[in-house]
Amino acid sequence: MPTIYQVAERAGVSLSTVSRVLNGKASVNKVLKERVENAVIELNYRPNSVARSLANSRTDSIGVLVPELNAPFFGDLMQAVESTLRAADKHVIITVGRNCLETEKDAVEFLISRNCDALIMHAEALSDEYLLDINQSKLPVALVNRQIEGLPEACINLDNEKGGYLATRHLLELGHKDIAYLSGPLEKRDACMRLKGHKRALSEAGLPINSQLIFNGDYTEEDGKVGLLELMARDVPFTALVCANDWMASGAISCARDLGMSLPHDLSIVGFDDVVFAHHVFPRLTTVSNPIADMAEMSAKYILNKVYGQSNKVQLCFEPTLVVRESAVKHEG
Amino acid sequence: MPTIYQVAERAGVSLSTVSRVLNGKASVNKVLKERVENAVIELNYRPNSVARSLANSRTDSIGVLVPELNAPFFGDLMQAVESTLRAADKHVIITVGRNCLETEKDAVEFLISRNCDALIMHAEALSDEYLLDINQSKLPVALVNRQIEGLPEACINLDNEKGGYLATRHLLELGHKDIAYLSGPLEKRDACMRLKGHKRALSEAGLPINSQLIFNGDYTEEDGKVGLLELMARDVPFTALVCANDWMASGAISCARDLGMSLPHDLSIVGFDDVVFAHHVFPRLTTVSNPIADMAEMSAKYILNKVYGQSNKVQLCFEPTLVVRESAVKHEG
DNA sequence: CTGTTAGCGCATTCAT
DNA sequence: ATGAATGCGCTAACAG
Repeated sequence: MPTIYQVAERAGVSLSTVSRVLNGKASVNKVLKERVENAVIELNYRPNSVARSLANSRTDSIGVLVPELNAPFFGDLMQAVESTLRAADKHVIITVGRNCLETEKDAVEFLISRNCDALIMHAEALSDEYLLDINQSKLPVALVNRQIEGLPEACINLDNEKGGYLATRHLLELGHKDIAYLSGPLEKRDACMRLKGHKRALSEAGLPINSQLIFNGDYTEEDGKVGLLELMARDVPFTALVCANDWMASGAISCARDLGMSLPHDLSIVGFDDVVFAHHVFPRLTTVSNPIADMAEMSAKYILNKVYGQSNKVQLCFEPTLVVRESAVKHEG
Repeated sequence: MPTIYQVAERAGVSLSTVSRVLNGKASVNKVLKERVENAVIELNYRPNSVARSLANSRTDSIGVLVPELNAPFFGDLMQAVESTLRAADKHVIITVGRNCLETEKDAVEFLISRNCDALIMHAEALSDEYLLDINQSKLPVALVNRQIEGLPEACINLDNEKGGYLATRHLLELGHKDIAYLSGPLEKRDACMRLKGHKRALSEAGLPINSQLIFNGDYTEEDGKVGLLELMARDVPFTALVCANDWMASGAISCARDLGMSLPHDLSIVGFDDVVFAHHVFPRLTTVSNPIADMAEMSAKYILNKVYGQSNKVQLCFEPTLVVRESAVKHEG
């Protein structure tokens, strides 16, 4: 591995000159510049990124925290972040939070100890306070799917309320009047807003909100099953079901089928997020798109602005749209 | 950010002593050791990993190359690698190859420029030669799902032949005699071996191998559809279909349904890999499990041995097993 | 525009 | 067992 010294020697200049042409900041005599460039090629010189980091206290690496690596939703997120950042020659250190406070904290400490220049997080368990602390400790933070008071410019969010509204309105337009709802955990803002949108759609249609038709689950496939069972046990009839995410919708669908129902005719179902497998389930899932890839890309651009002096336009709030497939049909009756 | 100097000063010792207690290699006087430890706590000292890397030319980071980030299969791989490595306090830099030679090369160069201590790759397009070069250039490499002559100890593989065999034998046991096969690209070893296993099962059962019943696809969902259509156009009847992976199976399933077939009765289908969505498709997919997470974990352990002096047991070849669900049923006739 | 010099924070000789 | 000195490879003042 040749060092910058060898390049300098071969080019007959000082190492500062080499550094200058390498970084292209200061201007350098054309002739010398060419000599340096040749030397670089001849020696196949590669700057040592570690030494560079030590000298300018920037690692060109961004820490990423996601709840899981093997979920389509977060896969889309990582994909977008990675490609955006790598295009800017930054790299991504990915850690997993497992939806657990301790693990998330651990992961963040880990990223900090790696001297990341910034953090992009989909944090589930960490407190607002903790996240604020990090940010104020000079380590810029971008938050996806999270809203924090003290950090307005760094929070990239979906308009979840609108998404919930769209899902339910679609069913209303199909003629359904008795619409059940499988909610996510209400301590999470997104789950809360989605439910709120659902209720607004109901209200606008002049329909009452029956708490017997709402089940509070945990965004899991399992809770999709449990929730559907529970709702049916309550004996309040419904012809359609909105699920707060596609996992719950998938659980509800297989549960319904196990119960001998014929989908979509016996029950119309709408999901939320439009994850990859949404079109693998049968009937193909009508759902609300979540532009997570766009949001993730935006979080990366925000960091590129904030830390590396780029000036991309940033957009903080994203709009969901309805994706109509086959799991929700007209109410016959 | 306190440095090792401040710790030394506060503890009233030299920085070498601090370094010693931090790294625990050399022995240190008990009293001094305690003073140092206190100073570390009081100052909340965190060693600077960049400086450490520069001094001992190890970054404690492992580069990972996968074709995509948003696919369940590679999600499982990354998940296993990340957790194994992080438990050893190493970190993972993930890059994407997109199944494209140029991108893969680019990604690897990137990882090299980041001074990774080792590379774990699921490389699709890179040549054996190139991979060997890297390994011999002192940068240890572990290869998942790939077999290279010159690198026998670093290749973690599935017994794909056995997997193909299991899939077809299952159908034979269900009474099928006319079994079609949707293959992956035969220039890839795994696709080749899976097909080989299929043929062996056929031969063992005394059945002929009819090339009209084999379609060469590209592992994509789209090719699952195209393949099924093509096979049916050939007008050689078959009652069962083995697909070289779950994506093709999924494509074939929706295609079959679009054709008005009733599954699984009109056609039994077996997949391969058992990716997450395998139980989301309908009928739930009978498939061959691919213990990719175990393999990935093993690749990480291999690296931990090779680079960081651990001594985990390593296993190079993994066995697939049949996962029976509902997409393949008894042949009636 | 160019070269000299001094760190960046730590590990590691080498003496003691 | 401990401390002083040196270097890892590079960037960034600082002079000239």
